[in-house]
Amino acid sequence: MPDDPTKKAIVQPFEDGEDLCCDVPHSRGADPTNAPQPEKLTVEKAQRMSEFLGFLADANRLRILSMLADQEMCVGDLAVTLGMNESAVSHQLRTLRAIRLVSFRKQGRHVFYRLQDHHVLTFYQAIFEHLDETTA
Amino acid sequence: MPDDPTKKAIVQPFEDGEDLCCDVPHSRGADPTNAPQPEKLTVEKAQRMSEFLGFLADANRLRILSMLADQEMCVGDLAVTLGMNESAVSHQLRTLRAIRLVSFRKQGRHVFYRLQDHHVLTFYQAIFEHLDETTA
DNA sequence: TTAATATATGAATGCCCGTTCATATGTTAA
DNA sequence: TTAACATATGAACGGGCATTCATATATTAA
Repeated sequence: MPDDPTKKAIVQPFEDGEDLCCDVPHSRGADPTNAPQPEKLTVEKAQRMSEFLGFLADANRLRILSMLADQEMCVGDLAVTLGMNESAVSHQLRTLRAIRLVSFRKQGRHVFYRLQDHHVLTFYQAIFEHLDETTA
Repeated sequence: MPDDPTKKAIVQPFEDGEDLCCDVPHSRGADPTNAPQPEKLTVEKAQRMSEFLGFLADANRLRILSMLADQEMCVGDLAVTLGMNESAVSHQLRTLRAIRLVSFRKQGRHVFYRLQDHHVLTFYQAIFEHLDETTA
C-alpha cells in the first residue's frame, strides 16, 4: 500500500512537505553537534525541581501540610485526624522537616509542628485550582 | 497568582482556636469522635493532587516540558537534545499525553509534540523561582 | 516489493519510597 | 523508682514507576 491516501493517518494542515526539522536523518548519539536545540533546563535544575515536587507528591504529606496550614498540631492528633499510624506521621514529618517545610516546638511529651514555609501554600492553591478547572 | 476571592481557599481558618489539643490523653484508633480536628483536605482530593504532582515530579518529564514550552518538537529530536533513549522519551510522552499536558500532530514519519496545557508553565515558573529563593 | 527510518508498546529489571513493626528515647505522674 | 504516654528511628516488606530491550507498527524511499 504505497502512497495510499486512504490511510487512517491523522492529517495535519501541511500537505506540503515543508518540515520544521529533520530534513536530514538523525544521527542520534553519534554527533552531538547536530542536536536541533540546546536544552533549556539543565539536568541539575530539573533534578532539584523534580525532587521538590516529589516531596509534595504524596497524599498524606499534602494532608499533613493542609492541617498545619491552619494551626500547629502535635503528632498524635495528626495521626488521629488523618487516620494514620503515628509512626507513619512521624516519618513524614521527618521528611517535611528535612526540606524545611515544617518546624516544631516541644512542649512536655508533645511536639507541635507548624508550617515553616508558607510559600508552599502558593503551589498548593495553584494546583488545587488547576485540578478544579481541568476536571470540571 | 492573583487573589481571586471567588476561589475558595484550600484551607479555611478555624472558627475557634481555643485549646490546641492534648489536655486529655489520646485514645487513638478507638473512638473517632474525639478526633481533635476534622480533616481539611479530603483523601480523594489529596490523592488527585499528589497524582498530578507525581506526574510533574520527574526530571526528564520536566526537561521535555521545558523544551516543548518553546516550540513543538519530534520524538527523535527530543531524545537527541536531552540525551535520552528514544523509547524512554516515547514512554514519557505517552504519560504526558494521558494527562493532557501535551498534544501532537503527525507529519510523515514524525510526530511533533507540543504543550497542550500552558497552565503548567505557571507551576513550572513558580517552583523554579521558589528554588532559586530557598537555595540562594 | 524490500529496506530504512520514526515512533510506539509490552515485558522485565531495578530502584525508590511509604508503610508497618519493633524498639529506643524522652517525658510526666504516681 | 516504675509505669504510662508521646515521639522518633531503623529494618524490612511491598508497590509503583522509569528505564532498557526487543519487537511491532507506520511511513518513506529505492
